[in-house]
Amino acid sequence: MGAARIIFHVDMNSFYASVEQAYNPDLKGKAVAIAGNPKERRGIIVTSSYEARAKGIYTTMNVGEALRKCPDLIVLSPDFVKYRTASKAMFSILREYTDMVEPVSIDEGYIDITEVSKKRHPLEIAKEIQLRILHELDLPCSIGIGPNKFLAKTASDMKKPMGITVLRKRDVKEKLWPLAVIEMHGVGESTSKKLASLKIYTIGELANSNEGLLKQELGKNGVRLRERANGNDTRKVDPDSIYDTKSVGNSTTLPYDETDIEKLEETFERLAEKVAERLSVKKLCGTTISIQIRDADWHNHSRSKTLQNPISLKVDIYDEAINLFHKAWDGSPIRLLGITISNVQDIKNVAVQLSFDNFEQYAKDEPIYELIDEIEKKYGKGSIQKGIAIDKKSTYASKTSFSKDFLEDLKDN
DNA sequence: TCTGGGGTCCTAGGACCC
DNA sequence: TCTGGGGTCCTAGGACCC
Repeated sequence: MGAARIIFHVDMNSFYASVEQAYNPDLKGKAVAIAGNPKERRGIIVTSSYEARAKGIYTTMNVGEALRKCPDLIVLSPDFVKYRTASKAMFSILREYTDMVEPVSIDEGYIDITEVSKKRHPLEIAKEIQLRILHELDLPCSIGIGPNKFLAKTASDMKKPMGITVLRKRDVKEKLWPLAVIEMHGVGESTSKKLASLKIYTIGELANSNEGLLKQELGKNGVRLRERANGNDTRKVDPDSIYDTKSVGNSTTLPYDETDIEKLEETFERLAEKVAERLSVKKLCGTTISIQIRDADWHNHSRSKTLQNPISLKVDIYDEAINLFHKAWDGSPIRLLGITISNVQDIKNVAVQLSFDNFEQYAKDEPIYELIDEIEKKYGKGSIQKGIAIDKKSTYASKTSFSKDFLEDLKDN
């Protein structure tokens, strides 16, 4: 048994809308909503202010419908530069208290204040954090306090906006068990239906259910949910989890269900560009590429391929995506397309890869060592390893793997 | 209420190796 | 001809969250 912990879950209240209201005080007290594509047919509400919620506006609501319901609703496009700025400011306030801060998303995070709370009472710290975020950033938040992530997270949800809620393990029976299972984090529509078929309707019934049966019907997720329902959660607060990206993707819903191959190829080009750009910002590359296709009936399909060497450039991403697409597509109308690169790794730890086309094009015009200099200039010394070159005089290879002889020829010319 | 875009984690079957 | 089991990787799909 590890020592008892004290975890905070800090959850910003209707974050995007609150940031907009903080930037522009004219918006305060008004019904404000942020919509993905406010002018497009398929725009939906992403967040709305509490004033808007009071008038029946909710997340995922169609913009047109929202405006019919609430004609004076102020609909804004998202401004992620603003939101990221506010988010960074919020997390740096949290980090003044401890390094044990784990951002979960742009507007929420966990803090392990076990150490800090040896000197000050947790409730006092929570109040101070909440007021500082309010006064310094003009943003409301709720804070949940518990002995683990699950209880802290659950607690932060219990009072919004501007709540501070403590949920101890001994409170679980009284405060959690009477609730429907769907209220639990980690239980969605599908799981709650499965549980209902097992005659499990409340969190208390889940907590006291047969573990073997749960494992059989829901796999390890069932066992885990049962633990959580009993107030148990051993996950640690991990400040480094933000550096541990697993995948980078981009997807888009098309304005109309599309069958025109040219339009689809254009879309893939934009997606590939976006993914390449984001990989480059994060200095990542990856060996698995997948594409997502959603058809007119809302059925999702995916195709993926794991490559010999990681890719990160737009051309490579585009080529692989198009290949997968042509293998998968039967010509029926498409509503959404996406590209995701997974199995990612730091680009610095990996040899720079060039596609055959690139390589050939470079090699035609320039001596190979100039190419290597260029690569090193772009990606840093040591970025070239056995994938491309061991040193300037020896072996070259690439995604399409060149024979040694061929490369010797290149050098001689 | 016909529904965006970013992710993570899990599962099940098949291939392949020892 | 029928007989193993374990482990890992890959692919496609599903569930969930914000």
